[in-house]
Amino acid sequence: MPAQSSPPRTDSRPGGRSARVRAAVHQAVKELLADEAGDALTIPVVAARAGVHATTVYRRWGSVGELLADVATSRFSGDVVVPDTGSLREDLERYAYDLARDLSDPDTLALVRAIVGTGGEAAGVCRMERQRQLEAIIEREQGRGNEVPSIERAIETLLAPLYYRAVFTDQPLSPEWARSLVSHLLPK
Amino acid sequence: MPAQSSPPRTDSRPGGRSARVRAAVHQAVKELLADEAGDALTIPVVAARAGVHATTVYRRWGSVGELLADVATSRFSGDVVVPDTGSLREDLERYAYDLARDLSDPDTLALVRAIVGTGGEAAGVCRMERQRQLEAIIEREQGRGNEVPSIERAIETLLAPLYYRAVFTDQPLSPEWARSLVSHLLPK
DNA sequence: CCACTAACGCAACGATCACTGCGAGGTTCC
DNA sequence: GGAACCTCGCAGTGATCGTTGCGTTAGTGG
Repeated sequence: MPAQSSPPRTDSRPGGRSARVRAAVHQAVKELLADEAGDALTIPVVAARAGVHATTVYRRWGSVGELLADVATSRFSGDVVVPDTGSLREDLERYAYDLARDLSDPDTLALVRAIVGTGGEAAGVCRMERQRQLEAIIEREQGRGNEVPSIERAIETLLAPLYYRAVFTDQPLSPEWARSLVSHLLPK
Repeated sequence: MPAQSSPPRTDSRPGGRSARVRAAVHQAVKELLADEAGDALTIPVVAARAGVHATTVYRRWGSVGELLADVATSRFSGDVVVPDTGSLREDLERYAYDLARDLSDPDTLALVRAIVGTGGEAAGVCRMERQRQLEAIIEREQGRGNEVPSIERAIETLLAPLYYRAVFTDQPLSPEWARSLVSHLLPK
Protein backbone atom coordinates (compact mmCIF):
# COMPACT_ATOMS: atom_id res chain seq x y z
CA MET A 1 0.00 0.00 0.00
CA PRO A 2 1.57 3.29 -1.11
CA ALA A 3 1.07 5.05 2.24
CA GLN A 4 -1.84 7.30 1.24
CA SER A 5 -0.18 9.28 -1.50
CA SER A 6 -2.18 12.38 -2.37
CA PRO A 7 -5.71 13.20 -1.28
CA PRO A 8 -8.28 13.31 -4.09
CA ARG A 9 -7.61 16.89 -4.99
CA THR A 10 -10.06 17.83 -7.67
CA ASP A 11 -8.86 20.00 -10.46
CA SER A 12 -10.97 23.06 -9.81
CA ARG A 13 -8.68 25.86 -10.85
CA PRO A 14 -10.42 28.36 -13.08
CA GLY A 15 -9.80 27.51 -16.69
CA GLY A 16 -8.92 23.91 -15.98
CA ARG A 17 -10.69 21.15 -17.82
CA SER A 18 -12.77 20.05 -14.84
CA ALA A 19 -13.89 23.56 -14.15
CA ARG A 20 -15.04 23.98 -17.73
CA VAL A 21 -17.19 20.87 -17.80
CA ARG A 22 -18.51 21.74 -14.37
CA ALA A 23 -19.64 25.13 -15.60
CA ALA A 24 -21.12 23.62 -18.76
CA VAL A 25 -23.06 21.01 -16.81
CA HIS A 26 -24.35 23.58 -14.33
CA GLN A 27 -25.47 25.80 -17.17
CA ALA A 28 -27.21 22.87 -18.85
CA VAL A 29 -29.09 22.07 -15.66
CA LYS A 30 -30.29 25.63 -15.28
CA GLU A 31 -31.37 25.82 -18.90
CA LEU A 32 -33.24 22.54 -18.76
CA LEU A 33 -34.96 23.55 -15.54
CA ALA A 34 -36.09 26.83 -17.03
CA ASP A 35 -36.98 25.21 -20.34
CA GLU A 36 -40.58 24.86 -19.22
CA ALA A 37 -40.86 21.24 -20.12
CA GLY A 38 -41.17 19.31 -16.91
CA ASP A 39 -39.33 16.75 -18.97
CA ALA A 40 -37.27 14.27 -17.14
CA LEU A 41 -34.12 16.24 -16.29
CA THR A 42 -32.10 13.07 -16.61
CA ILE A 43 -28.35 12.62 -16.66
CA PRO A 44 -27.99 11.77 -20.36
CA VAL A 45 -30.10 14.78 -21.30
CA VAL A 46 -28.05 17.11 -19.15
CA ALA A 47 -24.81 15.66 -20.51
CA ALA A 48 -25.92 16.02 -24.12
CA ARG A 49 -26.95 19.63 -23.55
CA ALA A 50 -23.63 20.37 -21.85
CA GLY A 51 -21.66 18.81 -24.69
CA VAL A 52 -20.02 16.19 -22.49
CA HIS A 53 -20.50 12.47 -22.19
CA ALA A 54 -22.98 11.05 -19.74
CA THR A 55 -20.26 8.92 -18.17
CA THR A 56 -18.53 12.04 -16.92
CA VAL A 57 -21.65 13.31 -15.21
CA TYR A 58 -22.37 9.93 -13.67
CA ARG A 59 -18.86 9.71 -12.23
CA ARG A 60 -18.64 13.23 -10.86
CA TRP A 61 -22.14 13.57 -9.44
CA GLY A 62 -23.67 10.13 -9.44
CA SER A 63 -27.32 11.13 -9.37
CA VAL A 64 -29.63 13.96 -10.37
CA GLY A 65 -30.18 14.80 -6.72
CA GLU A 66 -26.50 15.38 -5.97
CA LEU A 67 -26.12 17.31 -9.18
CA LEU A 68 -29.02 19.58 -8.26
CA ALA A 69 -27.61 20.07 -4.79
CA ASP A 70 -24.26 21.06 -6.25
CA VAL A 71 -25.85 23.50 -8.65
CA ALA A 72 -27.88 25.02 -5.84
CA THR A 73 -24.87 25.34 -3.58
CA SER A 74 -22.82 27.16 -6.16
CA ARG A 75 -25.82 29.29 -7.14
CA PHE A 76 -26.82 30.39 -3.65
CA SER A 77 -23.39 30.94 -2.21
CA GLY A 78 -20.98 33.76 -2.37
CA ASP A 79 -22.53 36.32 -4.64
CA VAL A 80 -24.67 37.97 -1.99
CA VAL A 81 -23.79 41.41 -0.67
CA VAL A 82 -25.18 42.39 2.70
CA PRO A 83 -26.70 45.87 2.52
CA ASP A 84 -25.14 48.33 4.95
CA THR A 85 -26.74 51.76 4.81
CA GLY A 86 -26.55 52.52 8.52
CA SER A 87 -30.34 52.34 8.86
CA LEU A 88 -32.01 49.08 9.82
CA ARG A 89 -35.15 49.90 7.88
CA GLU A 90 -33.25 50.77 4.77
CA ASP A 91 -31.05 47.70 5.06
CA LEU A 92 -34.09 45.47 5.35
CA GLU A 93 -35.80 47.15 2.43
CA ARG A 94 -32.74 46.64 0.29
CA TYR A 95 -32.57 43.06 1.49
CA ALA A 96 -36.25 42.37 0.70
CA TYR A 97 -35.89 44.03 -2.67
CA ASP A 98 -32.80 42.01 -3.56
CA LEU A 99 -34.43 38.77 -2.51
CA ALA A 100 -37.60 39.56 -4.44
CA ARG A 101 -35.55 40.35 -7.49
CA ASP A 102 -33.57 37.16 -7.09
CA LEU A 103 -36.67 34.98 -6.74
CA SER A 104 -38.26 36.69 -9.73
CA ASP A 105 -35.68 35.15 -12.01
CA PRO A 106 -37.37 32.13 -13.64
CA ASP A 107 -34.16 30.12 -13.61
CA THR A 108 -33.66 30.65 -9.89
CA LEU A 109 -37.28 29.92 -9.13
CA ALA A 110 -37.24 26.72 -11.14
CA LEU A 111 -34.07 25.66 -9.33
CA VAL A 112 -35.63 26.30 -5.93
CA ARG A 113 -38.73 24.33 -6.82
CA ALA A 114 -36.68 21.44 -8.17
CA ILE A 115 -34.57 21.35 -5.01
CA VAL A 116 -37.66 21.27 -2.86
CA GLY A 117 -38.96 18.40 -4.94
CA THR A 118 -35.89 16.27 -4.34
CA GLY A 119 -36.67 15.72 -0.71
CA GLY A 120 -36.23 18.87 1.32
CA GLU A 121 -33.01 18.05 3.09
CA ALA A 122 -31.13 19.98 0.44
CA ALA A 123 -33.71 22.77 0.45
CA GLY A 124 -31.87 24.47 3.25
CA VAL A 125 -29.19 25.56 0.83
CA CYS A 126 -31.69 27.78 -0.99
CA ARG A 127 -32.44 29.87 2.10
CA MET A 128 -29.46 29.51 4.45
CA GLU A 129 -27.36 32.16 2.76
CA ARG A 130 -30.29 34.56 2.76
CA GLN A 131 -31.07 33.80 6.37
CA ARG A 132 -27.48 34.46 7.40
CA GLN A 133 -27.64 37.73 5.54
CA LEU A 134 -30.75 38.68 7.46
CA GLU A 135 -29.16 37.70 10.75
CA ALA A 136 -26.12 39.80 9.95
CA ILE A 137 -28.25 42.88 9.33
CA ILE A 138 -30.15 42.51 12.57
CA GLU A 139 -27.11 41.69 14.67
CA ARG A 140 -25.28 44.69 13.32
CA GLU A 141 -28.17 46.93 14.33
CA GLN A 142 -28.18 45.24 17.72
CA GLY A 143 -24.49 46.00 18.02
CA ARG A 144 -25.34 49.67 17.61
CA GLY A 145 -27.31 49.37 20.84
CA ASN A 146 -30.78 49.61 19.35
CA GLU A 147 -33.83 47.48 19.94
CA VAL A 148 -34.30 44.90 17.17
CA PRO A 149 -36.96 42.34 16.31
CA SER A 150 -36.06 38.71 16.86
CA ILE A 151 -34.51 36.74 14.05
CA GLU A 152 -37.47 34.44 14.10
CA ARG A 153 -39.94 37.27 13.64
CA ALA A 154 -37.85 38.68 10.82
CA ILE A 155 -37.85 35.30 9.09
CA GLU A 156 -41.60 34.93 9.47
CA THR A 157 -42.28 38.46 8.28
CA LEU A 158 -39.81 38.76 5.40
CA LEU A 159 -38.38 35.46 4.27
CA ALA A 160 -41.55 33.40 4.58
CA PRO A 161 -43.89 35.63 2.53
CA LEU A 162 -41.28 36.10 -0.18
CA TYR A 163 -40.58 32.41 -0.55
CA TYR A 164 -44.23 31.46 -0.16
CA ARG A 165 -45.43 33.82 -2.85
CA ALA A 166 -42.61 32.87 -5.20
CA VAL A 167 -42.90 29.11 -4.82
CA PHE A 168 -46.64 28.57 -4.37
CA THR A 169 -48.26 31.36 -6.35
CA ASP A 170 -47.86 33.10 -9.66
CA GLN A 171 -48.18 36.61 -8.25
CA PRO A 172 -45.27 38.90 -9.10
CA LEU A 173 -42.88 39.93 -6.35
CA SER A 174 -43.08 43.66 -6.88
CA PRO A 175 -40.59 45.96 -5.14
CA GLU A 176 -43.42 47.87 -3.47
CA TRP A 177 -44.86 44.72 -1.99
CA ALA A 178 -41.44 43.61 -0.76
CA ARG A 179 -40.94 46.94 0.97
CA SER A 180 -44.38 46.73 2.55
CA LEU A 181 -43.26 43.60 4.34
CA VAL A 182 -40.57 45.61 6.12
CA SER A 183 -43.14 48.18 7.22
CA HIS A 184 -45.04 45.41 8.97
CA LEU A 185 -41.94 44.24 10.77
CA LEU A 186 -40.92 47.79 11.81
CA PRO A 187 -44.23 49.60 12.23
CA LYS A 188 -42.99 52.73 13.96
CA MET B 1 -67.23 8.11 -37.09
CA PRO B 2 -69.70 7.02 -34.39
CA ALA B 3 -71.07 10.54 -33.78
CA GLN B 4 -69.61 11.05 -30.28
CA SER B 5 -71.57 8.44 -28.37
CA SER B 6 -71.30 8.84 -24.61
CA PRO B 7 -68.95 11.23 -22.79
CA PRO B 8 -66.06 9.50 -20.96
CA ARG B 9 -67.90 8.98 -17.72
CA THR B 10 -65.46 7.38 -15.33
CA ASP B 11 -66.80 4.78 -13.00
CA SER B 12 -66.21 6.55 -9.72
CA ARG B 13 -68.97 5.16 -7.58
CA PRO B 14 -67.69 4.14 -4.15
CA GLY B 15 -66.98 0.45 -4.12
CA GLY B 16 -66.73 0.18 -7.87
CA ARG B 17 -63.71 -1.39 -9.45
CA SER B 18 -62.29 1.87 -10.74
CA ALA B 19 -62.65 3.48 -7.36
CA ARG B 20 -60.77 0.66 -5.68
CA VAL B 21 -57.91 0.86 -8.15
CA ARG B 22 -57.82 4.62 -7.80
CA ALA B 23 -57.64 4.42 -4.03
CA ALA B 24 -54.92 1.78 -4.14
CA VAL B 25 -52.82 3.80 -6.56
CA HIS B 26 -53.24 6.97 -4.52
CA GLN B 27 -52.24 5.13 -1.37
CA ALA B 28 -49.20 3.69 -3.14
CA VAL B 29 -48.11 7.14 -4.24
CA LYS B 30 -48.38 8.52 -0.72
CA GLU B 31 -46.48 5.60 0.74
CA LEU B 32 -43.71 5.81 -1.81
CA LEU B 33 -43.39 9.56 -1.30
CA ALA B 34 -43.11 9.13 2.44
CA ASP B 35 -40.83 6.13 2.11
CA GLU B 36 -37.81 8.40 2.46
CA ALA B 37 -36.02 6.95 -0.50
CA GLY B 38 -35.84 9.68 -3.08
CA ASP B 39 -36.17 6.70 -5.36
CA ALA B 40 -37.68 7.26 -8.70
CA LEU B 41 -41.44 7.33 -8.04
CA THR B 42 -42.02 5.78 -11.42
CA ILE B 43 -45.21 4.34 -12.87
CA PRO B 44 -44.21 0.65 -12.71
CA VAL B 45 -43.12 1.04 -9.10
CA VAL B 46 -46.35 2.71 -8.11
CA ALA B 47 -48.37 0.08 -9.95
CA ALA B 48 -46.51 -2.80 -8.32
CA ARG B 49 -47.01 -1.28 -4.88
CA ALA B 50 -50.70 -0.75 -5.56
CA GLY B 51 -51.12 -4.33 -6.76
CA VAL B 52 -52.28 -3.33 -10.22
CA HIS B 53 -50.63 -3.53 -13.59
CA ALA B 54 -48.61 -0.65 -14.90
CA THR B 55 -50.75 -0.54 -18.02
CA THR B 56 -53.72 0.58 -15.99
CA VAL B 57 -51.83 3.46 -14.48
CA TYR B 58 -50.44 4.53 -17.83
CA ARG B 59 -53.89 4.58 -19.36
CA ARG B 60 -55.70 6.39 -16.56
CA TRP B 61 -53.08 8.98 -15.67
CA GLY B 62 -50.49 8.97 -18.42
CA SER B 63 -47.61 10.47 -16.52
CA VAL B 64 -46.27 10.82 -13.01
CA GLY B 65 -47.07 14.53 -13.07
CA GLU B 66 -50.75 14.04 -13.75
CA LEU B 67 -50.88 11.27 -11.19
CA LEU B 68 -49.36 13.50 -8.56
CA ALA B 69 -51.74 16.31 -9.44
CA ASP B 70 -54.68 13.95 -9.09
CA VAL B 71 -53.46 12.69 -5.72
CA ALA B 72 -52.96 16.23 -4.52
CA THR B 73 -56.39 17.32 -5.68
CA SER B 74 -58.17 14.53 -3.89
CA ARG B 75 -55.97 14.97 -0.83
CA PHE B 76 -56.43 18.71 -0.43
CA SER B 77 -60.10 18.93 -1.29
CA GLY B 78 -63.23 18.37 0.66
CA ASP B 79 -62.14 17.11 4.03
CA VAL B 80 -61.52 20.52 5.53
CA VAL B 81 -63.89 21.94 8.12
CA VAL B 82 -63.95 25.69 8.58
CA PRO B 83 -63.78 26.55 12.26
CA ASP B 84 -66.74 28.62 13.48
CA THR B 85 -66.51 29.53 17.14
CA GLY B 86 -67.98 33.00 16.84
CA SER B 87 -64.64 34.63 17.68
CA LEU B 88 -62.27 35.64 14.90
CA ARG B 89 -59.22 35.08 17.04
CA GLU B 90 -60.33 31.66 18.10
CA ASP B 91 -61.28 30.70 14.58
CA LEU B 92 -57.87 31.71 13.30
CA GLU B 93 -56.11 29.88 16.09
CA ARG B 94 -58.03 26.74 15.29
CA TYR B 95 -57.25 27.28 11.64
CA ALA B 96 -53.53 27.73 12.24
CA TYR B 97 -53.47 24.74 14.52
CA ASP B 98 -55.26 22.53 12.00
CA LEU B 99 -52.95 23.62 9.21
CA ALA B 100 -49.85 23.07 11.33
CA ARG B 101 -51.09 19.63 12.27
CA ASP B 102 -51.84 18.84 8.64
CA LEU B 103 -48.42 19.94 7.42
CA SER B 104 -46.75 18.01 10.23
CA ASP B 105 -47.85 14.75 8.66
CA PRO B 106 -44.81 13.40 6.77
CA ASP B 107 -46.99 12.01 3.98
CA THR B 108 -48.66 15.34 3.39
CA LEU B 109 -45.39 17.21 3.54
CA ALA B 110 -43.74 14.87 1.08
CA LEU B 111 -46.69 15.27 -1.25
CA VAL B 112 -46.49 19.05 -1.09
CA ARG B 113 -42.78 19.02 -1.80
CA ALA B 114 -43.21 16.62 -4.70
CA ILE B 115 -45.97 18.77 -6.21
CA VAL B 116 -43.78 21.85 -5.96
CA GLY B 117 -41.01 19.96 -7.70
CA THR B 118 -43.16 19.08 -10.68
CA GLY B 119 -43.28 22.65 -11.93
CA GLY B 120 -45.38 24.84 -9.69
CA GLU B 121 -48.48 25.21 -11.78
CA ALA B 122 -50.09 22.40 -9.83
CA ALA B 123 -48.75 23.75 -6.55
CA GLY B 124 -51.79 25.95 -6.21
CA VAL B 125 -53.89 22.93 -5.36
CA CYS B 126 -51.93 22.46 -2.14
CA ARG B 127 -52.89 25.87 -0.78
CA MET B 128 -56.09 26.94 -2.55
CA GLU B 129 -58.42 25.03 -0.27
CA ARG B 130 -56.67 26.42 2.76
CA GLN B 131 -56.73 29.93 1.38
CA ARG B 132 -60.45 29.72 0.70
CA GLN B 133 -60.93 28.52 4.25
CA LEU B 134 -59.04 31.52 5.53
CA GLU B 135 -61.05 33.87 3.34
CA ALA B 136 -64.28 32.36 4.62
CA ILE B 137 -63.27 32.97 8.23
CA ILE B 138 -62.39 36.58 7.61
CA GLU B 139 -65.40 37.34 5.43
CA ARG B 140 -67.71 35.87 8.03
CA GLU B 141 -66.23 38.16 10.67
CA GLN B 142 -66.58 41.03 8.28
CA GLY B 143 -70.23 40.13 7.83
CA ARG B 144 -70.65 40.57 11.56
CA GLY B 145 -69.72 44.20 11.05
CA ASN B 146 -66.27 44.07 12.63
CA GLU B 147 -62.96 45.40 11.39
CA VAL B 148 -60.85 42.65 9.84
CA PRO B 149 -57.34 42.42 8.45
CA SER B 150 -57.01 42.09 4.71
CA ILE B 151 -56.89 38.65 3.15
CA GLU B 152 -53.45 39.40 1.84
CA ARG B 153 -52.15 40.27 5.29
CA ALA B 154 -53.66 37.11 6.71
CA ILE B 155 -51.98 35.04 4.02
CA GLU B 156 -48.62 36.66 4.66
CA THR B 157 -48.92 36.31 8.40
CA LEU B 158 -50.40 32.83 8.72
CA LEU B 159 -50.20 30.79 5.53
CA ALA B 160 -46.74 31.89 4.46
CA PRO B 161 -44.85 31.15 7.71
CA LEU B 162 -46.57 27.79 8.09
CA TYR B 163 -45.79 26.67 4.59
CA TYR B 164 -42.31 28.18 4.64
CA ARG B 165 -41.32 26.46 7.85
CA ALA B 166 -42.82 23.16 6.76
CA VAL B 167 -41.33 23.07 3.29
CA PHE B 168 -37.94 24.71 3.74
CA THR B 169 -36.90 23.86 7.28
CA ASP B 170 -36.92 20.91 9.62
CA GLN B 171 -38.30 22.83 12.57
CA PRO B 172 -41.45 21.37 14.10
CA LEU B 173 -44.73 23.22 13.65
CA SER B 174 -45.72 23.33 17.30
CA PRO B 175 -49.25 24.40 18.28
CA GLU B 176 -47.88 27.21 20.42
CA TRP B 177 -45.91 28.62 17.54
CA ALA B 178 -48.90 28.39 15.23
CA ARG B 179 -51.03 30.30 17.74
CA SER B 180 -48.34 32.93 18.13
CA LEU B 181 -48.75 33.73 14.45
CA VAL B 182 -52.35 34.73 15.08
CA SER B 183 -51.31 37.02 17.91
CA HIS B 184 -49.12 38.90 15.46
CA LEU B 185 -51.99 39.32 13.03
CA LEU B 186 -54.45 40.43 15.76
CA PRO B 187 -52.26 42.24 18.27
CA LYS B 188 -54.94 43.84 20.39
C1' DC C 1 11.63 18.33 -20.53
C1' DC C 2 9.59 14.04 -18.85
C1' DA C 3 6.80 11.03 -15.86
C1' DC C 4 2.68 10.65 -13.17
C1' DT C 5 -2.01 11.32 -11.87
C1' DA C 6 -6.60 12.42 -12.73
C1' DA C 7 -10.32 13.58 -15.60
C1' DC C 8 -12.65 12.65 -19.90
C1' DG C 9 -14.32 10.16 -24.17
C1' DC C 10 -15.78 5.75 -26.09
C1' DA C 11 -18.30 1.42 -26.53
C1' DA C 12 -20.48 -2.07 -24.67
C1' DC C 13 -24.01 -4.45 -21.26
C1' DG C 14 -28.21 -5.39 -18.43
C1' DA C 15 -32.21 -3.30 -16.44
C1' DT C 16 -35.97 -0.60 -16.45
C1' DC C 17 -39.30 2.39 -18.52
C1' DA C 18 -43.07 3.96 -21.48
C1' DC C 19 -46.20 2.35 -24.60
C1' DT C 20 -49.47 -0.69 -27.60
C1' DG C 21 -52.76 -4.58 -29.35
C1' DC C 22 -55.61 -8.15 -27.67
C1' DG C 23 -58.69 -10.77 -24.70
C1' DA C 24 -61.31 -11.36 -20.16
C1' DG C 25 -64.20 -9.65 -16.61
C1' DG C 26 -67.60 -6.70 -14.59
C1' DT C 27 -71.19 -2.99 -14.77
C1' DT C 28 -75.02 -0.52 -16.96
C1' DC C 29 -78.95 0.04 -19.77
C1' DC C 30 -82.58 -1.63 -22.70
C1' DG D 1 -81.87 -11.82 -19.50
C1' DG D 2 -78.99 -10.08 -23.18
C1' DA D 3 -76.06 -6.67 -25.44
C1' DA D 4 -73.00 -2.79 -25.31
C1' DC D 5 -69.53 -0.36 -22.91
C1' DC D 6 -65.81 0.42 -19.97
C1' DT D 7 -61.98 -1.08 -17.21
C1' DC D 8 -58.34 -4.09 -16.20
C1' DG D 9 -54.86 -7.87 -16.90
C1' DC D 10 -51.39 -9.93 -20.07
C1' DA D 11 -47.46 -10.27 -23.19
C1' DG D 12 -44.42 -8.09 -26.24
C1' DT D 13 -41.59 -4.04 -28.29
C1' DG D 14 -38.56 -0.06 -28.86
C1' DA D 15 -36.22 3.39 -26.35
C1' DT D 16 -33.78 5.19 -22.67
C1' DC D 17 -31.33 4.90 -18.38
C1' DG D 18 -27.58 3.67 -15.20
C1' DT D 19 -23.22 1.31 -14.97
C1' DT D 20 -18.54 -0.61 -16.05
C1' DG D 21 -13.84 -1.47 -18.39
C1' DC D 22 -10.43 0.49 -21.15
C1' DG D 23 -7.77 3.79 -23.91
C1' DT D 24 -6.74 8.75 -24.56
C1' DT D 25 -5.85 13.45 -23.26
C1' DA D 26 -4.93 17.32 -20.27
C1' DG D 27 -2.79 19.24 -16.24
C1' DT D 28 0.87 18.82 -12.38
C1' DG D 29 5.32 18.24 -10.15
C1' DG D 30 10.09 16.81 -10.28
